[in-house]
Amino acid sequence: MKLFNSYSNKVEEFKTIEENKVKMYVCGPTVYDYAHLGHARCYITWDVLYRYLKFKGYDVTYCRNVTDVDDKILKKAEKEGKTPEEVSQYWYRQFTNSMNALNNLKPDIEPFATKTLGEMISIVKDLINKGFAYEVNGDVYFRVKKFSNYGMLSKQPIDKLESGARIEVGEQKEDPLDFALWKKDEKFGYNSPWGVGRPGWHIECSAMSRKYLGKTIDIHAGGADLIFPHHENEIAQSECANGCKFVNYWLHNGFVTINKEKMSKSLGNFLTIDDMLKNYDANTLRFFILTNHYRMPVEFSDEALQSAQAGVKRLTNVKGKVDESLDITKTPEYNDFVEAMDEDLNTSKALAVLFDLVTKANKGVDGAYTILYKLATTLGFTFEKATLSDDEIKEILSDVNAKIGKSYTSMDELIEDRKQARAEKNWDLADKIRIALDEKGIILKDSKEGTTWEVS
RNA sequence: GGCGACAUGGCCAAGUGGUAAGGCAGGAGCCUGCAAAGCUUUUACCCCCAGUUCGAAUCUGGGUGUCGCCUCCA
Repeated sequence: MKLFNSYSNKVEEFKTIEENKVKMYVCGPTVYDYAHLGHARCYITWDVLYRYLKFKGYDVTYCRNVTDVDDKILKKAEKEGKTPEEVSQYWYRQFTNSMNALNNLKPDIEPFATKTLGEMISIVKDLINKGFAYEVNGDVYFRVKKFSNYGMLSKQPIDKLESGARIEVGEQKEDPLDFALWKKDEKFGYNSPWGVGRPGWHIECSAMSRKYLGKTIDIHAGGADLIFPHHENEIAQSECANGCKFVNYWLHNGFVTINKEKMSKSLGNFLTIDDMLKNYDANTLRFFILTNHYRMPVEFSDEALQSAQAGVKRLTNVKGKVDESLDITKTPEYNDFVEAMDEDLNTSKALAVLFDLVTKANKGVDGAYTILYKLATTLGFTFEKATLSDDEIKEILSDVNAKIGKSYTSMDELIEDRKQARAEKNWDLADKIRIALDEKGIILKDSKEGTTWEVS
């Protein structure tokens, strides 16, 4: 399989460090607010990679951190009169709910930054001992110029960076390019060899990645906006502290745009996942995202989502049963699917394979449904139909009864009565029943075998 | 200013040298009492200019346009 490595800017053959094992790290959220469509894209993309690697038979360890120490969390806590823990725990739960609602698999490891402080302090100590970092009045900074590979990931010439670098008020850097590993903070800080303070953002990922996956890992992924400075700084810290390569494959997803602008918190032009899920289901959001290649920008629009919704309907409306005895790996569709996904996750092409199977399954081709089901679920789609509780059905029936002057007590009774009406060519009643149900979100389908109903 | 990416039919989108996958929307037909679903069928020479080549959407150069990173950001 091939993956585009941002470090080399090339599509490369994917080779694992350990035979058949993949250690992958994805930069997780800072938990202080709603997750939006941009986060959805990122985490769906890497969820698909995780699922696909497992589908290929790899033993994958997927680690996605939770940043629970951050200026924004502290600000929110002060504003709301809560502790930082209360704020981060609340938003972590919201985030988890959103991920579950999107049908993203839970990572194998979800470390919290505040629970990994020991590892961070240990790395900072090493960096100071090796001369890559220095302490000034409780702050610790990384000496960027000591790391000759700085800028290799982001392709930023170091002299150009220097002209743009700024020093914030209160910073005491030797060089404008240097970045903070530890910041003095007597109010919300933690004990350290340099006094009470907080870790810098970048050191968190270096520490969690090393603690849970090791010094060198296979994959490190995240949004393209993290390339600089976050991932650049992670490389600097980890490689200088560990004396070995940090990451073999750097993978980055493109943005969700709205009105051709990047969707982001700071621009305020975001749609939250929760709000999106009120109008569209998880399959639709996933389909919307997977129709584009993961590195390309995706423009949000209601039109695009409605198009995706129609596509999902066709994809999941197929009738069939999964035949567990079928070995799908011997089928041409499986090969086409794998070929597409192996080519840097060409999900658009993979979806075309799925639609080919949809047509075949609808025509009753043997095994097509089974292959479709297995490949589609590998991309994280679900085929479960929405169901109604007995109470919901009763409510709908009472509305329908009121509208057409009947007294049905069950769907079976309704369908039986309508069958009778159709036999008598009482099309008026038959149509009234169907229209009344349609208004309640239930679709009746007539066929030679009889009439069935489902939630639209 | 530095670095990087993108430009394909009405919309979305694959495709990196041999005469354009797929989805949505639209048209026609079949099926149906009518529908829904489904099936069949139908619509492109790929931003512009120049070049390389027997041959380019696909390579090279130039242009135009759009976006991203260079500050927190998925």
